Amino acid sequence: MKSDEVLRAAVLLFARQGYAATGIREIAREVGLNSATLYHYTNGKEGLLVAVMQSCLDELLRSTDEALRHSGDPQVQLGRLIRAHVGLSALNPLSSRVTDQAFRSLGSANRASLLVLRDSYESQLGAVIDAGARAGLFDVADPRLTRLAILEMCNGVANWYRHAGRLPMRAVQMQFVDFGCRLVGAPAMDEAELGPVQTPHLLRCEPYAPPDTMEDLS
Amino acid sequence: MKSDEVLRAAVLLFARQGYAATGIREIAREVGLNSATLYHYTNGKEGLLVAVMQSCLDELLRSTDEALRHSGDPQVQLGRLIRAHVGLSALNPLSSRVTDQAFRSLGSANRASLLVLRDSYESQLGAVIDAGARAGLFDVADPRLTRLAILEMCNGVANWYRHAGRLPMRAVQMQFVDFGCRLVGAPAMDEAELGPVQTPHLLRCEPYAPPDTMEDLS
Amino acid sequence: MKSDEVLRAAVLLFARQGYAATGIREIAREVGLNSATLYHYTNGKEGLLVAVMQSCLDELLRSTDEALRHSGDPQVQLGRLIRAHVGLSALNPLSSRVTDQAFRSLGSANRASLLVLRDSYESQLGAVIDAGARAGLFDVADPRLTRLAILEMCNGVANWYRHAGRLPMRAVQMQFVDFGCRLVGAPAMDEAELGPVQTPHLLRCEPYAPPDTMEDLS
Amino acid sequence: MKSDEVLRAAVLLFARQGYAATGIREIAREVGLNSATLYHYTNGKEGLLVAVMQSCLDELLRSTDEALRHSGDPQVQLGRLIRAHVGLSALNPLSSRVTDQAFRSLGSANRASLLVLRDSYESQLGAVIDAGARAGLFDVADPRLTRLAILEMCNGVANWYRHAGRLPMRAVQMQFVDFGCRLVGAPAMDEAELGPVQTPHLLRCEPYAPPDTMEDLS
DNA sequence: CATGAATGAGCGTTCATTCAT
DNA sequence: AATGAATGAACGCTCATTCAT
Repeated sequence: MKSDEVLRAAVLLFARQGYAATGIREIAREVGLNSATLYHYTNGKEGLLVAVMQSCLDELLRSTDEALRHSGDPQVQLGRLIRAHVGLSALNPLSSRVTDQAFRSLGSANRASLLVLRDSYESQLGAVIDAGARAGLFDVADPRLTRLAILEMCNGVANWYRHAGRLPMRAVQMQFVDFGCRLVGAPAMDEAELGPVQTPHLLRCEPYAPPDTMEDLS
Repeated sequence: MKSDEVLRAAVLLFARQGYAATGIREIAREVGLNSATLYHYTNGKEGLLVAVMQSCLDELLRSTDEALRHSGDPQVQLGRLIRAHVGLSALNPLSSRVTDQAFRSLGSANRASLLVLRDSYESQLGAVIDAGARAGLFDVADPRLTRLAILEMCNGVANWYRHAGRLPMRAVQMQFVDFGCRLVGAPAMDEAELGPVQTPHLLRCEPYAPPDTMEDLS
Repeated sequence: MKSDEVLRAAVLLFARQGYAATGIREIAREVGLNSATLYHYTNGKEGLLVAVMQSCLDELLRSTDEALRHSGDPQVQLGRLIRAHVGLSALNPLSSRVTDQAFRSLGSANRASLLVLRDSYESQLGAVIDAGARAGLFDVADPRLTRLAILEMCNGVANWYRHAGRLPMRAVQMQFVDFGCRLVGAPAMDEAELGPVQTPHLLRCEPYAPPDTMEDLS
Repeated sequence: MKSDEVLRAAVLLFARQGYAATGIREIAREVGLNSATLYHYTNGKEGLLVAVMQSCLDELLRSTDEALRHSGDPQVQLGRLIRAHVGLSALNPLSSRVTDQAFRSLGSANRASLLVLRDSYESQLGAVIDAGARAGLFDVADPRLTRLAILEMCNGVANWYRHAGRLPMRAVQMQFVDFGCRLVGAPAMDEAELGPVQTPHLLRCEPYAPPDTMEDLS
C-alpha cells in the first residue's frame, strides 16, 4: 500500500536525521510524491510519527502480554520479555529507534497518550524484577536500577543491530537473555526453558534499509 | 564567563528539545542576549554543539586514560572505566545526553572528527573486555556484544539520573560497576579494589537544571 | 436539485466566512460530496459566486421593473422600490449579503458584467429621486447623497435581519419605506398607497440558516 | 515610522481585496520589504488587522465620548454622534471599511474583545435614540430599527466617500446629520446648534490612496 | 559589546483544480 | 455521477545568519 511506503520513508528519514530535521518534502520525494499528495495518505508530519510510535508500542505491549502469559516464573518471564523486546528491536531497528527518541517531538496530547503505553511496558518489566527479587530467585541490590539498566541495554539494540550483521537475530536475543539473567543474578537459561519461540512481527512502518545506508545512523 | 552561560543555556535546550528543534533566539533569550550578540560569543549554532560534544568527549577520554593507567588488571580497568563513565554521565547528564544523541546533527567534517573521539573510547573499552576474556578472567560468550551492552547501559544513565534523585552518585557508580562485572562474568568488587577514587569533573557546559524542569526529558 | 443544494451551501459559507476564506472542499463536505464531484455541478468556485450574484441581482432588477411599472408617481415608485429591495434582502439575507460584499472577489470580466447590473439598479433609484426632487415632491438638498444613504440603509438590512426576528418582514419593509420618505422629505405613506403587494421571491441559492448559526454573521 | 508604513499598506490592500485575499508577501512588497522583515514590525497578519481595528474603534469611542459630553439634549447628542462618525469614516475611509468588514476574519479571542468596543458604540447610539423618543423629542416608531438604519447609513460612508470627491467632508457630515434628524423625526439643525466642531483624527493606519486606485473598491 | 534590521531559504500545510477510473 | 489521486502554487510564519551602526 502507498500509505505504508510513506510510513517507511518517514521512519527511514526520522531514524537517520531525527524528526525535527526531516522535512515532509524530503519524505515525499523519497516516495516520488509531491508534498501535497502526501496529505492524502497521512495526517501530516506528526501524524506520521504517531502512527510509527503507536504501532511500535502496540507491538511491544502485545508481545509483552504474550511473554508474560506463558509462565508464572519470574525468571522465565524476564527471559521471554527480553527475548521479545530484543527481537522487536532487532527486526524493526529503525522504528524502534524513532519510537525511543521522538517522544519529545510530540505535541502534548499525543505525548501523554503514548507515554501511557511506554510506562505500561516499563512497569511490567519492573514488576517481574520485583517479583523475582521477593521470591529470592534474583539477587538484586536495587531493583529499580536493575530495571533501568536492562531497559537501556535492550533499547540500545536498535542503535547498532543490522540485519546483515555478524550474528543472526536469534543469537543476539539469547545473548541478551543471558545478560538479563546475569544482571539479576539468576542462573543461565537455555532456549528450551524459555518456552515456545516468540516470533517478532515485522512492522508495516519498518523500512528496508540497505546496510550501507545505515552506516551513519549514529 | 558569559560564553559559558551561553553554552549552558544551549545544552539545557538541546537536551530538552533536541538540537534541531532549538532556535538560537531561544538560547539567546535564555541568557538575556539578542540573537545577534550571541555570535560574538560563539561560532553559531553548530559551533555551540561542537563545543559541548568536544568537551564532553575530551573529558570522557581523559578520565578513561586515568582509569586505565592505574592498574593492568582487566577487571580493575573495567570497573574504573565504568565508574568514570557513569560518574561523568551522572554529574553531567544533560551534556552527556546531548553528546550521545546529536552526532547526526553535525556537519560531516565535525561529525568525522568527533566520531574519532567516541570510537577511541569505545575501542578502549572493547580492548579491556577482550583482554579479560583472553586472560580467562571474564566469562564472555561474545565480547563485542558484551561491549555494546555495557556501553548502552552506561550511556543510558544520562537519560534518567537526576542530582536530586534517590541514590547518591557514588552508589549508582558502584551499582553499575557491579552490573559490568556481572555482564562479563567476573566476581563482584568492592570500592577498595578499584583504587583511588576518580572524581568526575563538572563540565563548564553543564547547566544547573532545577529538578522539576527535567521531568519531561524523555 | 443537487446543484441548488450546492449553491445554498456555498452561500451559507460565503456569508459566514467570506468568499476567500471558504474552501470548495468545505462546500462539498456540507452537501456530502467529494470536492471533485462538485465540478460536475458547477464551474468552480468563482462560478458559484457568479451564479449567486447573478440571480440576486437579476431578481433585484426584476422586482425593480415591477416596482416602477405600477405608477409614475416618484413617491410611490420610491416606496415600492424600497419595499422590494428590503423584501428581497430580508427574505434572502445571506445571498444579498454575499452579493453586496463579494464584488471584489470576482475576476475582472465577471466583475464588470455584474457591476452593470448593480449600477443599473442604483441609477434607477437615482432617477426616481431626481424626478421627485425636480417635481417638487421631495425636499432633498443633495440627491446623490440621498441616494447613497437610502442604498446603504437598504443594503444593510441583510446584515441584521433574521427570519426568526422580532418583526415580521412586512413591518420591516414598511418601516424602511417610511425611512425613505423621511429622507427625501416626503409625507408618510400607508401600505394602501403603495399599490399591490410585491411578494419577494425566495432565491434558489438562499440557504435555510438555523437562527442560532447566524449569531456570528458579523 | 516604518511600522506605520506597513500598517497603511495593509489597510490599503485589506480594503481593496479583503483580509483573506491579501497575502503578507503582498503587503511586504508594497513597502519594499522581505516578508520575513515584516515580522520585525508587526505581530503577523492578524496582528496587523487587530491594530487597525483597535485604533479605529478606539477613535470612534473617543469621539463618541466627546460628542456626548458636550450636551444632554438627545438631538444635539445624536447630531454630534453622526457628525463624528461620518467625519471619522470620511477622513479614514479605508480603515473604517476594514474595521467594519473584517470582524469575521479575527480569531475568537480578538473578535470578542473588539466586538465589545463596537457594541459599546452601538449601544450608546441606541441610548441616545431611546432617550429622545422617551422625551418626546423624536418621533420614532421602532427605535431599534431606527438605530440600525442610522448605523448602516453612517457605516456606508466609508464605501463611497473619496477625499477628492465632489463634496467637502464638512458638507457630507452636515447632510448626514440632517438625514439622522429626519429619520428620528426631529427638526433640522444648523451647524451652530451642534456646538464646537469636532475635528476627526487622521489615523496612523489610514493610507493615502490616490483617487484613481480606489475605483475598484467595491 | 550590543543590537535592530534585514534576508533567502525553508518550514508544515492548504489551495483550486484536473483527470483517469 | 462520482471519486481518489495528484499537483504547482501559495499560504503565514520561522530559521540561522549577516552587517551597519
